[in-house]
This record gives sequence, structure tokens and C-alpha cells, in this order.
Amino acid sequence: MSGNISIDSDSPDSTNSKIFRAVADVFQSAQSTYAGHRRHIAVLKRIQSKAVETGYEEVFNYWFNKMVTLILPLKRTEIVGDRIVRLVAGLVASLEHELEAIRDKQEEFDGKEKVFSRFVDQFIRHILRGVESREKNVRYRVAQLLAVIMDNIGEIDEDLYKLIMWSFEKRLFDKEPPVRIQAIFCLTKFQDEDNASETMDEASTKLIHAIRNDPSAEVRRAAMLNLVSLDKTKNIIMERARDVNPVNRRIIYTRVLKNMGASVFQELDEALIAKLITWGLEDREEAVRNACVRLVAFDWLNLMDGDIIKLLSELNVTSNNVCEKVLDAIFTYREDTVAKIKLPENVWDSLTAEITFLIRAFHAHCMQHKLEDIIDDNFPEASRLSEILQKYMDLRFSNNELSKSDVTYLEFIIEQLLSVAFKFDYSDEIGRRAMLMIIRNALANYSLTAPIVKIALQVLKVLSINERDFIAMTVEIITDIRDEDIEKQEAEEANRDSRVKPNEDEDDEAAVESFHSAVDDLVNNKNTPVPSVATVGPEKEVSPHTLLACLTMSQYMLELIHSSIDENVMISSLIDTLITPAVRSTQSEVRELGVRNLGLCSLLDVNIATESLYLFGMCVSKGDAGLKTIALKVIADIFSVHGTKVVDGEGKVDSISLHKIFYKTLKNCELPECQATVAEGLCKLFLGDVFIDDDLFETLILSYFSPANSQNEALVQAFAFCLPVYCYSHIRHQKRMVRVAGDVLLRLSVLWDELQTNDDNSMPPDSMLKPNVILQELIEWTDPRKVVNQTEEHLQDEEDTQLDFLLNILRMYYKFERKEVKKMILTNINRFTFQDRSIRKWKEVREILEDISDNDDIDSTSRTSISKFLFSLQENILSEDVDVESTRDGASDVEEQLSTSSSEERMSKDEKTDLSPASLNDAKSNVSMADEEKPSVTSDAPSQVLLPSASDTVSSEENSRLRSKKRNRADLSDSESSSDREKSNRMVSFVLPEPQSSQSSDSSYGGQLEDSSFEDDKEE
DNA sequence: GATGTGTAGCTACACATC
DNA sequence: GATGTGTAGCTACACATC
Repeated sequence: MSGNISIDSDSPDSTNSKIFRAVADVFQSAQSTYAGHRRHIAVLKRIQSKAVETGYEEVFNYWFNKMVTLILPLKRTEIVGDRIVRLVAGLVASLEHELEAIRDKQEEFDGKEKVFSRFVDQFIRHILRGVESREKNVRYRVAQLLAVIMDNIGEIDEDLYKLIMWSFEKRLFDKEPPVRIQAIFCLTKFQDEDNASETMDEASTKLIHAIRNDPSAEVRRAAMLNLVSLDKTKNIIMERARDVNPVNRRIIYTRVLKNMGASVFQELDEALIAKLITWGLEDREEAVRNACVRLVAFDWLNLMDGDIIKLLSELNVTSNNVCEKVLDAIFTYREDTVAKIKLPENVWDSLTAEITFLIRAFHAHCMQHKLEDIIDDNFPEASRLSEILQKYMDLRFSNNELSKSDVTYLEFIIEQLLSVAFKFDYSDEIGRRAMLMIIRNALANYSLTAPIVKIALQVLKVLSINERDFIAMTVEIITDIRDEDIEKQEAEEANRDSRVKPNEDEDDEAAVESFHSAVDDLVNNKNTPVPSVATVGPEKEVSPHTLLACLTMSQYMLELIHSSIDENVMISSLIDTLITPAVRSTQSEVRELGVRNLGLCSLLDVNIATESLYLFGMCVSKGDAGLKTIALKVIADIFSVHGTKVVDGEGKVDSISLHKIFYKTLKNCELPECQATVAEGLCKLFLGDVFIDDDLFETLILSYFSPANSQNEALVQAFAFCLPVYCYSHIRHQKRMVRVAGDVLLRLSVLWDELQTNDDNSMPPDSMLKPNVILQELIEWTDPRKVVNQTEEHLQDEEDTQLDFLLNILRMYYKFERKEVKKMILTNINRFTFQDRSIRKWKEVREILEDISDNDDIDSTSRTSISKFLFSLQENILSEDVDVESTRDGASDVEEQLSTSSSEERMSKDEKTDLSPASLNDAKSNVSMADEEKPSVTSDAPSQVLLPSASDTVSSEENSRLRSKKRNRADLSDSESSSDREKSNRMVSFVLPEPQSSQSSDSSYGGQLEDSSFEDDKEE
């Protein structure tokens, strides 16, 4: 070996040749395995230093570059290329480390440093010549080489830096994703990790653009994993939790968040954490959900040493609504923690928000899983719980000097305790009564927040004897609150104003009187004006604050009851005294709550529903967006509960006008929330077979595909979920879809056609799905095999099946004007199923298709598709009909059939007789062509790879790569463990063939070296 | 653009090693 | 018990080919 690399000879040519051979030797053996790389690098370094000593530095660089150039055209999957890339990386890293080691020996360092930077400089410039190559493999290898040496190139001068940046900005937009990924690895190294200023450095800006906009999931992934996490970038990284690609979403949990360790709680704000965890736990991909559960229930909990309280406190339990999900995940996936939780008696005396929350979740979990022993061991009796609750109520409400945060804190604890109380065991009568007292008292006397009222009423219902009792108690409380408020007002007025008007009471009564008649009008007479023009109420009304409290309470009560109103006079009185006035209020907040309440009453009583429907309809047509949405929900709920008996009849609203309201709302793009609400409501009503109108249904489908609604995510999502469910839930539903599908397709195709030709900016051509996609979706939805719970009977039924859909679009084939649309239909006919057995209809299909094939000007793709379809049609359907057909069509066929023995033969015969000659020939020739083309795969490409000709590769493409060790790049696929696949692949020949090449290199290359090459370098 | 094939990035399990 | 090693299998996406 040493003999090989000595350059003692006094002939320059032979020294040149020896350097070449030595370098080539190393590359030759380095390409087959990583095993000897350490040694190979040492050898290269020795060759380099000898060359430098003897003035042959540039000869070494020249040959080195040349060798690297040879691997540039290798495909990405070619392991040989990767080995050489790693060799280069290793060499650069080793050279740099060597420099670092001698940094204190000034003289020696300076000398070596110059050699090193000359080497790096010329090498990078060399490979960058290939960065714009037309060969994607070359661009890839150039980027890969540069990415891999980036960490160890020491200091580079300004010009070179600019050159690299300039080149790689463009590579970020390379059309090949793998090149873009390597470009990202390169730019990664140029990020300013300590940048605390507002502005973003150049490299980070580029990465941010890629992370958000690159079409390739893998490129976004590379950018996401390599963008330095700073205050201003981390939100951008976390956006990937909503990436369309599930792997990217998963990686946020398994890598990004996991690697942040406990610092996530400091670095990310709680709202973001809440979102990330909610998204993760509710992701549609199981893998993502699992990743998120692992992060929360294992990684995070372990970071807290298993201390759930600590975790809850890190998550800010009082304001972070994700905590419930977090504890759910922990209890479900970490059964060990459930067993470890012990609540000592004294814990109840000094509850904190975290502890109370844990108690509540723990209790809920134990109840749900019927862990009675654990409940007995840890939870007190009901009467004790009521005492505890009372204690915290007192803390909250008998002290007027609490700070705002104390109030929130105590209310949080109370809410949790009520949640425990809701699920508590009240078999102990004393405990039940104690709790009942406290709840009633709290509802009547304290000004509770809405969430607490809600849960308190739930507890009250659990505690009451029956629903009637519950209603009586609640209505009583509401009445008391109102009366008290009015009394209070009167008292205040009396104090303030001694000149009480003598006839005030009469006024008051008159007002009440007119009020009642107005209500009657409202309910019974359809010509009553809209509620919003209601008159100002009587003077002595409850204060707005109290009114809202009452309405809130009655709403939560109504949500909890199921028995009919007939049995509960108290509710009727509530409607008269509280709800109806509220509906007529001019304050939007009161009115909305009133409508909500009246809606809930309507669900309990069909008469109220029928009477109020007009009013709800008015709210939809005349109200603002908020009121519309509420009223729409109410109407939909009324229909689902009572069906269509609430409309069309003596004194009832007619269904047509309601349908019109639905149409109108569905088409009004200015109120997208209302559109989504009505869409969802209508889907439910169709699903429940309350609505069975084909026209309205078609409007639904059209609005799903309409370009005007493509931006309305809620609407699109509701439909995307509901429509398939609808079609597959019952054969009757699917038949409805079949009936409208043809017309839907026609209308949408026309619309699409218009979009392609006009220049309306508000509706760009791509705001609508292509007819092709729409058709395929319609075919899916009408696929009879996907309908659940089918019976034999349904299979027999041949009306409105998918075949009718096919026939419909074929019959209107010539109505479609655009060639693309026609082609779309013809190329999709093979997606239809052959379930239907109606020979008559299939024959019509065949006739139309044959007619199209014969008469219309169609391309070969369409023609092939028709042939294929007719072939399968023959095989699947019409062949079974042979007997019937032949007896009808004539006796000659029968004779032929009798002469053939096997059914297969018969089938093939049928094809020939039934198919038009033209289409059959087409089908046949296509098949045979495809068969013949297969063998032609082989090419002589391998030989080219084996021996790249020197002139080809040197000319324009050069590249190099080094491996960096300083920052561990988050590689996407760094799978090269020591055991790489040795078997692999073709080698690159670094040693040129003996006789010729040694000559040519010694003479011509050597000559060039002495003359032009050196000068070229100097010029550069 | 539709088609079949290949691949990344897991996921799970058994088993070995310290 | 915690770590690694090896194997197999899965799925959505990417790629190659026409």
C-alpha cells in the first residue's frame, strides 16, 4: 500500500498517474461496503498530504472531484452512491476534526487550514456545477453531498455562501421532491439558532415557506423536523398537527412534542396545547390517536414522575378544557395509576382545583367501570359530600371581597363537586335530603354561572322523586327569583320615588292584558308581524340580568325533561309568563334564549310545536344570523320528534313554505353557518325518513357540489359525512339518490362547463370538483352492494337501481356538449356494477353504447372502455339470457348453441355474434398490444452506469457531499446501519480500463493538468 | 389520469444482552 | 427490568409506466 502511494518518481506524469490510481483505488473499495471507511479516509488524507508536500495538491483535488463526479448520475436508491457520499462526508469531517485538534499550534494550523479551505472551496464549486443539471439524479446527488458536508466545512467566504444560498433557494422549488428534501437539509445548517430578533433569517424563511406550501408530504416533514424551534417558528411547526398527511400529524406527537420534554408546558401556551391534544386524541387515524395517547399518558406522566396533580397543574386545569380528555386517556391506558390513587379523609378539607378535578374524573371513571370497591374506599357518604359542597359554596358566596381569580377558582371547584354529586350514590335518604337542600338553596339564592346552573339542575333531577317533582321545584325557584327581583325593584322605586302614581296598578294590568292578546295573536294568527317589532314591555319587568338567569335556568330544565306538557301545568305557566314574552323581546340575547326555550317546549308537545312553527319560520326568514341558526335547529328538531304531522292542515303552516325557507337558506352563501345548520338538519330529516321530497333532496346534493359552497367547510363536511351514510343506510334512500343522480350530473357538468369558460374571479374554474370526480362519487353512492341490511326482497326490486342511473346518463349523453364530459362518462361506465338483472334495460344500455360507438366521434380511450364494458356485460348478464334471447330471436342461434359443448365456448361465440366487429377488434388488438409490450423492459442502461464515459460526466456535472456530525440532522431515512445490504448492486468503476485508460489519463489528462486545467482553476 | 408496484414509517412480537 | 436485535406485517403515500 505504501509503495502504491509514494510519489518518489521524478516524472510528473507518473506522479499524476499514481495519485489517480491511489484515489481511484480507495473509491473502488469504499463503494462496496462501509466497513473500511475509516481506513479509506486515512488513506485519502495521506495521499492528500503527500500531494500537498510535493506540489501536487491540485492534482489530488482534480482526481478526487473526478471520482465523485462518477457517482452523480446514480439513482437515489443506488446504495453505491450513498457509500461514496458517506466517504466524502467522512473525509471532510475527519479533516476538520484534525484541524480542531491542532488549533493551538498556530503555525501548523494555519498551513493545514489553508489547504483544507482550498479543498472545500474548490470541491463545492465543482459539484455546484451540476446543481442545475437536467438529470434529476445529478441534482439529487449534488444536493445530498452538500447537505452532508455542510456541518464540517469550517468557515467559508462570503462569495461561496452566496453561491450556495442562491443555488439552493432554487432547489427548494425543484420539481423532484427528493431534491427538495436535500435542499432543505442544506438550508437547515444556515439557520440562525440564536436569532432573538423579530426578523427571520433567510434560511428559516425558506423553510417556513416549504413547511406550509410544499405539495409533498415528505418535504413538509423534512422542513418541519429541521426548522429551528424559536418563539416565532414553533407555532408554524405545530401547524403540522393539522397536516393532511397522517404521518406528519403523528410525528408532531411522537417526535416534536416528545422531544420537547417537560419544556412544552413553558414553551407552548395552554390554548395551543389544548388544541394539539384535542386534535390528536380525536384524529381520524388510529395511529395518530395512539401517538397522542402515548405522549400524554406515558411520556408526559412519566416526566411528572407519575404525579397526575402536577400534570394537571402544568396544563392549567381551571382554564384548559383538554384536561378531561387527558385524564380519560390516562385512566384508560394506565390502569396502574387508577389503582394507585388514594383519597385520604382530610383531602376534602383543603381542595385545590387540580385535586377536585382529579377526584371528579376519578369518580366518573370508577362509576363507569363499576369499580365499587375503589369508590367505597375513597369517597365519603352523600351527607358528607353535601357538607363539603356547602363549605365551598359558603367560601364563594358569603364573602364579598374575593378577588376575581379566587372567584373563578372556587367556582371551578364547585362545578367539579357538583359533577361528582351528579353521579353519586344517594341510596342513603339522609344524604339525599341534605344534598337536595343545598342544591335548591344554591339555585334559588346564589347568582350562579351558567355551567354551574346546568350541572346543579342535573343534580337536582337525580335527587328529585320524579320528573314532575323536578319540574315543580325548578319552576318554583324560577318564580321566586322573578318575584324577588320585582319586589326588590319596587322597594327601590318606593325608596327613590315617593310620588307613586295612583293608577299604576291599572296600567300594569292593562299592559299584561294587551300582552296576552298579543301572544294569542302570535300563536294563532299567522298575519302577526315579526316579533322584533314587539312593543316595549310593561314597566315593571324583571331586570334583564334576572330575566336572562331565569331563561337560562328554564332552558337547562327543559333540556332535561321528557314527559309531555299536558301533565305539567307548571310548564304552561312558564311559557305564558316567561318564555313567550322573551320571544317578543327586542333584546336579541333575551329573544334568542326565548326561542330556544319555546323550541324545547315544542319538542315536548305537538300542539305547541304546530302553533309555534310559524313563528320559528319567521325567525328564520327575518332574523339575524344568530336567531336564524337557533330557529333552524329548532325546526329540524321539531320535525325529527313529531314528524310531518305538524304541518299541512287546518291552521297549520304548509310544508311548501317551509321547504322554500330551506331552499333559500341553503342557497344563501352570505350566511355560511346557517347553510351548514340547515344542511345538517335536512340530512338528519332525510335520514329519518321524515322528509321524502326528491326535489329538496336534489337541492341538497347540488349544494354539496356547488362551487359557491366549496369554501364552506362546515357544510361540505356535514354533507361528506351524511350523504354516504344516507345512501347506504337503506335501499329506499339509495333509490332516491338514483332518481336524482342523472339530473345532478347534467346540471353540474353544465355549471362546470361555464366555469371553465368565464372569467368570473369569484368562482375560479378549480373551485368546483371535476365532473369526473362527481360522477365517480355518484357511482359509489349508488352502488347497491354497499347498502346495509339488504333483504332478498330488495334484491328482486328492479326499480330505481344503479342501472337506471346509468341509463339516465346514457340517454342524455348527447345533451352533454363538452367532449371531455362525454369522454368522462364513457371512461367511467366500467365502474357501474352488474347487480341488476333487468335484461331489457341492459339491452337498451348496449344499444345506446353501440350507437355512440358507431356514430359519435370518440377517442380510442373511450372506445376501449366501451368495448371492455360490452364485453363484461356480455359475460355477466346477457350470456345468462341466451336461452330466453335465442328463443325470442330465432332458431338459428339455438342450433349453434347446441353444437357447442362448454359454456365458455358458448360465451365466446356469443361475443362474436353480439359485439359489433369494430369494437371487438379494438378490444382484441388492445389486449394483444399490451401483452407484446411487456417484454421490452430490458435496456442497456446498466452498462452505461457501469462505465460512465469520462467526457460525459466531467463536462458539466460535478458534485460532492459530506456528512455532518455537529448537528444531528433529522434524517428521514437514515437506515444505513452497519449491516447494509451487501448484495446490492452494480458498482461504479473508478479505475479506468487498464490499457487504454492508463494511457489516456497519463498523457491527455496529465497534459491537461499541466496546461489548461491549472489555469482554469486560477481563472475561476 | 389510471394503473400496478415500491417504499417509508411504523407496530408488534420474540428473543438476546447487559 | 431496561435495552437492543431481528422478523414480519401493515397502510397510505410515492413512483413508474403507459
